Parts: sequence; C-alpha cells; structure tokens
Amino acid sequence: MRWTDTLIPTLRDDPLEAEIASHKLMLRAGLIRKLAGGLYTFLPLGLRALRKVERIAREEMDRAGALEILMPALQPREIWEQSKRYAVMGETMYRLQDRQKRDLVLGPTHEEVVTDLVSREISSYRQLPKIFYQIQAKFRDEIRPRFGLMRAREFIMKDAYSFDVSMEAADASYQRMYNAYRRIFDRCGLTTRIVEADTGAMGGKLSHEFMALADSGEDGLVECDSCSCAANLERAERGFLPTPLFPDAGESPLVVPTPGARTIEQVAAFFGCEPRRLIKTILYLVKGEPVAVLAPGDREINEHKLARALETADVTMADPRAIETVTGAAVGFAGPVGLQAPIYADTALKGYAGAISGANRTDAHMTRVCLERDVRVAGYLDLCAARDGDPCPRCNGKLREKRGIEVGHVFKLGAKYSDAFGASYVPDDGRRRAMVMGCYGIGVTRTLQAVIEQNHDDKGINWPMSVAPYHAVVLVLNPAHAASLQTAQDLAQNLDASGVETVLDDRNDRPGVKFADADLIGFPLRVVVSERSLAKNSVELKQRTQPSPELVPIADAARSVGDIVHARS
RNA sequence: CGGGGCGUAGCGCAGCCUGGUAGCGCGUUUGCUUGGGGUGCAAAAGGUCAAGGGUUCAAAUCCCUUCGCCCCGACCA
Repeated sequence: MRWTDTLIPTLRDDPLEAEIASHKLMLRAGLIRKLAGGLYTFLPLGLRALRKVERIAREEMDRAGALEILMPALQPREIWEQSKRYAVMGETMYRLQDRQKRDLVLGPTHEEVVTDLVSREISSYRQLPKIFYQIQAKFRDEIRPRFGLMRAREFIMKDAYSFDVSMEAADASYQRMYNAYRRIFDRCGLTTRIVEADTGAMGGKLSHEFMALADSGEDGLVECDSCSCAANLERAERGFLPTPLFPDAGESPLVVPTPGARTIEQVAAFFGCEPRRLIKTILYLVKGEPVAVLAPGDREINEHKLARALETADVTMADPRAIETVTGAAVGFAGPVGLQAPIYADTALKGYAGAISGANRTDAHMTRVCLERDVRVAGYLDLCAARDGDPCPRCNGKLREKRGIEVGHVFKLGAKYSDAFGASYVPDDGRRRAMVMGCYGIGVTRTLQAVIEQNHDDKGINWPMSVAPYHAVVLVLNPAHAASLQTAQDLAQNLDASGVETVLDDRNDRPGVKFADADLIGFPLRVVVSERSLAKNSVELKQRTQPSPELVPIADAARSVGDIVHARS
C-alpha cells in the first residue's frame, strides 16, 4: 500500500484530550478519531490492528472448539425482564422504543439472547457440551467513558458462553476457555496476570480476570512474590497481621480534648503517635441502617469486601447528617466506645489495646481504648484492602501491589440464566435438568489499546508483529531520485507478494518527517532506500526495537524481511 | 451524580483580568529550495471565538443559562 493512497493522519502534538500514553499514541499515529465521548472511528491503520486481535481471538476460540455465531445488538426488553436484569442493569443499558412503542435495549452483553437460543435449540445431553462465541459491538452507557478505547460506550467484545450437563463438565469448559485466553493474550504480546475477581452484576460464584499489567491501569491487584496467589484488590485477602503493642494498654479509657483534629493525620500529629495506633471509625448505611466499621488508622476500608462480608449489595457511606445523629458529634470524632450501632472490625484490629479513637464528642478523642474490654464488636471480618507488603494468605510470601487493565474476564455462572430461560436438557435417566453455564469476555478494543500501553517508547508505538497494522514500511528517502523510487516500489511489491504487509512511504517529505512517523506508528520493520545505500547495491533494514540498521543487498532484502516477520509472528 | 479544569482555524496555544482591528506556531494550498532525524524563502486559503440569552454605542472579553470535552470517585471488557 502506498502511503499517499491511504489515510494515515499523524499528529505532531499530543492531543489535549488524551491523558495516557496509549490514548495519545492511538490519536497521534492516526489509528482512531473521536466522534463523541466514548465513541470512536477506526481509521484504516487502527482497523487493521483491531482485525489482527480479532483474528487471534477467533483462531483460539475455534481451536478450543467454540462455535462462532452472531447475535443481534438490538434486543427486546422481555428477555431482560425474564432474567430480572432489566432493573439490575439500570442506567448502564441503552433503552429505546421503536415506532410501535415496543421497548428495546442495545445489548451490553448477551447472556439473555444466547440462553434463550439454547433453551429452544438444545434439549438433549447428547448435544452438550456447547460453547458459543461472537465478536461484536457492545453498548454500555458508562458513567464515565475514559482513556479512549479503554472504557468506551460502544466497544468490540469477544463474548463466549458455555453450556454443560454438570458442574464438573462446566469446570472443564471453564478451564478450556481459561487456557484459550492465556494463549490469546500471549499471542497479542501482552504481559498479563490472572487474578481472582469479584463477579459483580454478572452473578455466579467464581471468576478470574486477565489483567494486562500497566501503571495506568484502572484496576489494582496484588500478587504474592513467592506463590501463585493473585487477586483483584476488590477482593484480595491478607495473611495474619501481628497485633502491634501500644503503651498504656492496661489503663482505662480517657477522653482527651482535641480541638479541630478531625483527620487521621491531624489526630496522629496531636498525640504524636503513628497513624496505625488510631482506630478509624467509619459509618455506613447497610440496607438503610447505620453500621460502624473499624479499621486501623493507616488502612482503607474496601467497600467491595465489606459488602461481601455482610452479604448485601446495599452498602453506602453515611452522609454527615446521619453520622451526627448516630455519634452525637461532628464528623471526624466518631469512635466505637458506647456507639449505638452494630460494630464490625477489621481482623487487623484484633487485640488492639492502648489505642486511640474518636470519643463521639465534638473536639474530643479517647485514648487507652481496648477493643476487647470497651467495645462490643459484632464480628472481626476481613474488611480492609490488602496492600503492598502484606503477608500472603496462602504462604509465607509477601503481597505486591500492581495495576492492571482488565482485558478479559471468565465467570462460572451456574444455573442462574438457564433456570430463568428454561435452558434444560434430558439426561440419560430421562429427568430434565438445568444446564450449567459459564461466560467469558474479552474487550477486543481495550486489548488493542493495552497492547500499545505495554509496547511503546518516547518515540511511539512498538507493535508486536502479531498485531501490527503492517509488518513493514519501505521508506524512500528521496522520492525525486528515480532509481530510489523504482527500487522501493519493486521491493514493496515483492514483500506484499510474499505475504509481508507493507506500506511504501512515497511522500514527498523530508527524511526526518518519515523517520519520525515510522517510529510513531511503530512498524516492526523499516527498510530505507536511499542513494547512499543504492550505491552499495543495498538497502537498510532496521527493526523498531533495534538501535541501528544493517545493510542488506537488494536481492536479499525481501527474503530477510520475510524471515524476520515469520520468526516474530 | 458529587468535586475540579477546559471550550478561540485541522492540531497546540495567546488574547479575556482592564470591552473597541481575532492573533501566533505547526499543519494545509501554490511556487521555488532542500534531500539521512520534523529544511529554508515567498505568497495564499482557512474562524457563527461551543450555543442561546442579557448588559453596553460596542462583547472572544462582563453577567445568566444550556451543551460538549477532560481529570478525581462509584460501574466494567
């Protein structure tokens, strides 16, 4: 492909709207353009890269025995009522009406459609197991679209759904998808971690997320530095933390005036102690009722863990008025002693004595607090987020905190949807049973951006061969020089013919412009044709990852390039 | 939705405080030049100053409203 025949609108400056490297680069390299918040057009270069990721996903799904189908993005309201998710999905789902005033939604995911299908078409154990997948646009009215393709309102997802006769069989399907996902991300050139995750709105018991490691990632995770244990911060457990010993542990509580000291920092400074000696008292409304949650002063309560521990989704931080009503004091002076609400404490507080908390009086705190003695704790639960350096819950190792981009998620769903849609089968004993399901998603567009996030330098993108929009660029240094242009054209033609996807940069621009664009776009291979090299009957060949080029005889150039493409694919 | 920031040429920005001629760099077009890391010279095109309303003789500038975009929180692939 000639550069002058396609559209590659590179930008010299970083667009103001982009924050993270991959987003800036996708815009600057001319891969995508924004239509509106969270809505993007794929330009020729971007689409080519996207198709590469799709192809890898498709090949691995096929290899794993999944069947490709294509379901409608536009779906009737009824199936969402049937699964009881019409309400659950809430504002996330785009809703619309047709001219007959029928309610429709734009599918944010396809459990309903696929289970409805399977309930009609499959009825015998002889037809199972089955895994269906599709690669298609999903629509979600995100609270906040962000970072380009990272969190978009319309995005491409590879979603798959497994149907099995038993939990054991479903586990096998899950494992097959799990392994396929590892291969997919591996082939895309991504460094990922697989972590235990929260199942969220999808339901079901167990799930794993595939996290592409990146400092700009939206998700936190921890992994053990010695065993294979890894989890999303939303649910990561910690090992046992020894109880610190504080002075005055045996003494009776004492109320001390602490005017104006509301925050942990202020109180710690006032008493000249370390923050962890403080007992942080946070009030939540659980199903509308106030509940106090205690944590060491240097730790954060994780609402996901809290919600799971209390077995409800209805957990919100109490507003200032509620706090004042329950504690009888201004915000910042809540404490557990004498508090009229159920009190749950993080396990790290077990054995706390000689600690400091709010006194439930404005401008006062309480010292020498002993939880065992002074407070009726309803339960010690794992409520605080794990963090870097915490002990691993499974071994003697330490947890390391990292950030990641959630590129894939696999769920064991059980019979939630098969029950709702009557997706059942007749086993050999003749008594109808619900199918056991799993669902599996890859954010294809997000994966593409994650590849860039992990593979770039200060000059631009550094594509892995497998997802590069083109394998090579042939750069004519001086298009006015007829022999250069001819050699470059012939070479580009030979490369294309041998399966090396090539762009011929035939622009009438200065060399510097072309070098800079080649680096920005990140072609894995660059061939430079110039008068200088032509004098030696050679061209220059350079990989994006290498610092300097090597001279290759013109006659060998196509083969050399082909060998590298082959070796790195 | 809560908190913060921003909307002026394709991109990056100045002008706004203190009202009066819409400007700069890059890009684009034309001609010449140059030809190994964003070349130089010359000329040209390109703007409902986000939108609507108000104040004023006069609004990019002051006031009000709306919309859009970005960042921080809850949601997710």
